[in-house]
Amino acid sequence: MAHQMKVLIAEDEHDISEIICFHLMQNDYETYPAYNGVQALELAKQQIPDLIILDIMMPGKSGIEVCEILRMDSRFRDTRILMLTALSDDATHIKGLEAGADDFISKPISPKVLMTRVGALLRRVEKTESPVLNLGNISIDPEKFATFVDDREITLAKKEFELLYLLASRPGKIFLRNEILSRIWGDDVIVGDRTIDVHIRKIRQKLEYDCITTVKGVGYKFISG
Amino acid sequence: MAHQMKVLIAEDEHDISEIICFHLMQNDYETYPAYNGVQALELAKQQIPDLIILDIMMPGKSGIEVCEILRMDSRFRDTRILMLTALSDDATHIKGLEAGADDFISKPISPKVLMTRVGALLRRVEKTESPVLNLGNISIDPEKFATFVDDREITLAKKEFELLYLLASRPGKIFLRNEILSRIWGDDVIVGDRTIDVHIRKIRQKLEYDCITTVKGVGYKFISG
DNA sequence: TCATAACATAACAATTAGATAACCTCAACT
DNA sequence: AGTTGAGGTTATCTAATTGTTATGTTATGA
Repeated sequence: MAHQMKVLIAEDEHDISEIICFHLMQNDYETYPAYNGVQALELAKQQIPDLIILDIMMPGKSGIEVCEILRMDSRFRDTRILMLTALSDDATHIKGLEAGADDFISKPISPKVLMTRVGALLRRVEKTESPVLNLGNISIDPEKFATFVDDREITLAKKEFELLYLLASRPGKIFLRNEILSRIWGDDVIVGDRTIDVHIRKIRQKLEYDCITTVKGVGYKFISG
Repeated sequence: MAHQMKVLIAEDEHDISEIICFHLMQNDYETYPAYNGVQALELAKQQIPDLIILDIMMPGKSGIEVCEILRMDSRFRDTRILMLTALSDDATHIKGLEAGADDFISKPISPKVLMTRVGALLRRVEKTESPVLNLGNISIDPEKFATFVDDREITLAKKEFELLYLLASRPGKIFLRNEILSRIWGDDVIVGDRTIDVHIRKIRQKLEYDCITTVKGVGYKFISG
């Protein structure tokens, strides 16, 4: 449940800032309030937040300026910027987006809207990405150690499962034989080449669905749909 | 020439779809139009686009439904979804965001706004530099070990692939026969000259597209449309 | 027209993966 | 401890694919 995501709020009106912080904290975000542009930049460099909520109208440096400065700095490459605007006209939006903002909210702010948009922006960054693979009619759940083909559950053995999961984690990518060996068997263990074939065969047999392609002399790859 | 990003447009009104496509194409995006939800899903699975522009109101499956289905499928982990709405009320936005959309645009659409938002969404995706060769209508992806001619996938054998990749890596450059031999077969292996010809022939045959020029008495070179 | 180089085809050789069964290891159960 | 069984590895044989060579044909240029 814990995101442990850092959100910097750059907003000069204390009331609004507090409301935003309150709702964010309720949803398990870490909040860092700043009350003008310069302070926001300092705090940002110190914390490297995942998201910055940036009011456009601030004394001193405007939100647009702050945004441009942040975007120049590669430390904030993965930091999302959500701008707060009084007006919701196109011109303002375009200026903001060109400065590097990712999204906008117009005042007055609805907490519900705020939280959904924050959620949408940070979904991409979410560290705890679900490892369940869902690829067309085949899905693989490493937590349950289960594989489904068209909702039919298939029980794979350990090595078989690891192998399938590896291939399916990057559909289309070709895995060389020694790549497979080192990732599943490790570099110190020595097993013959035929071992891989046999496991591949068993997977194909059990799945009864052709999703692994052989590239002779090179390796194997997973193909979907 | 820069992006090579795929954008799927799911919009039932042909006029609007065409306008969107037009502007996207002007900005060097590849466009794939679909005119209802089901078609959109099919096309998406086939192309794995970088961005999907999704009209909420569509006959058959609504944009929300399509969005939810897409978000279940890990092949679209990195695909952005931009929703088109007639209304811009909070309730619709929240529903959309919860379904997994990344952003919204309300109709009527301003081209300028559309393009800035598309740009903002895809800024994050900017393809990490990979050794994929992209030469007009032919593209070669060593990671997938696949070759595409006009989006048609061609399966080449190992040596054929290596040879094509070598030539295509420096379009226009003439590779001498012994240069080819030493780079693909190595200096210690001895193979006859005819071997190269045969491989060249097989490549030409499979690609069904003339991109390798013979320079009599010298060698071969790759030429791109 | 002749000489040379490259193309086409087929035949051959080498490589590589598929199939199957036997074997080994380890753990659970009697 | 002995038995059993599942998972995993290896050996061996076979089938298929890929790579190479041989040979004849065609194009090109002096």
